[in-house]
Amino acid sequence: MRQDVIVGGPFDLDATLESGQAFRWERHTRGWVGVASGHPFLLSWKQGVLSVDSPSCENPGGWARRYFDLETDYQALCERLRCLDAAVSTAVDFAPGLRLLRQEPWEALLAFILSTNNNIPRIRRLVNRVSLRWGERLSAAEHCWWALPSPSVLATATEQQLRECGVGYRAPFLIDAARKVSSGDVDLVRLESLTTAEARIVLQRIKGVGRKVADCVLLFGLARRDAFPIDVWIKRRLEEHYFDGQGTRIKALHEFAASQFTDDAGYAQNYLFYHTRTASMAIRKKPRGWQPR
DNA sequence: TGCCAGGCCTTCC
DNA sequence: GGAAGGCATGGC
Repeated sequence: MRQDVIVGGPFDLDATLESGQAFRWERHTRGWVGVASGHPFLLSWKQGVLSVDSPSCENPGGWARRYFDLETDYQALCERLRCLDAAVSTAVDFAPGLRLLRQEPWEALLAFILSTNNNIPRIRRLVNRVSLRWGERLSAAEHCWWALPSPSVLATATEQQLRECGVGYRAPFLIDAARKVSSGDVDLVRLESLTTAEARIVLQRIKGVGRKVADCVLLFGLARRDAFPIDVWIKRRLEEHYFDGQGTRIKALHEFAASQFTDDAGYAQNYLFYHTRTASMAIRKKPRGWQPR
């Protein structure tokens, strides 16, 4: 089924899907293809209309409104963020249509366990390999897609099998997450009813889930917009703009973010991360001999 | 060839 | 409590 969704406010499909929030989207001649919430999708964007096509999702428009955070007034959000300070204002102006995705909690948990000490292209490959080996095959006209494996299925994987997929030392972390989630020891549905701080503590009981991974799950999988994941890029950006150089403790950075960005912290983080990383990569890709004017 | 990547865990002090 | 070192792997 295909549905068109009229999007109000800034919307940047490319930036959103390549921003490192989700790892199962690929560019396609007609837009983007990928798997989310157990369904394959073809997405295209033209003149304020998001076209959402899926062979299995019964309400692709409704799915898109939730997934792409379309109920949030990004015009007002961007204006609020621009008033905060120069760094956030610059990041917002760089890609105002960058959306904060709302993924399934399990997808965010699995992907961000794989993200530790890793890079985005490789995270994407690893999520796909794990899906290919343990996920359910989905029917789609032009592509073969595999859903993310359920926690109960992934719980049957051995450490050796996961290592064969290239996940390295993260193999036992994935198994622990799958076992705890499938047994109900960590109830991802119940996390919805907890405060952000309480949910963070529960998530950090999973091996391989520290403060940063937990915050990513909270922000991208549970829509906790007060969560503020601090990775190497964000740490660098905060230190260079708000603090006096390197060596600032993570705890101090979290306290600063909470007081500076309050309930919009997650949005601010998303803009800051995308701007900092994209700008840095662009500089890296300059040809040899390139000099700034 | 060495550094780095959306960090975390263990050990040691 | 905080610092240091190790960890799998592959792109650049």
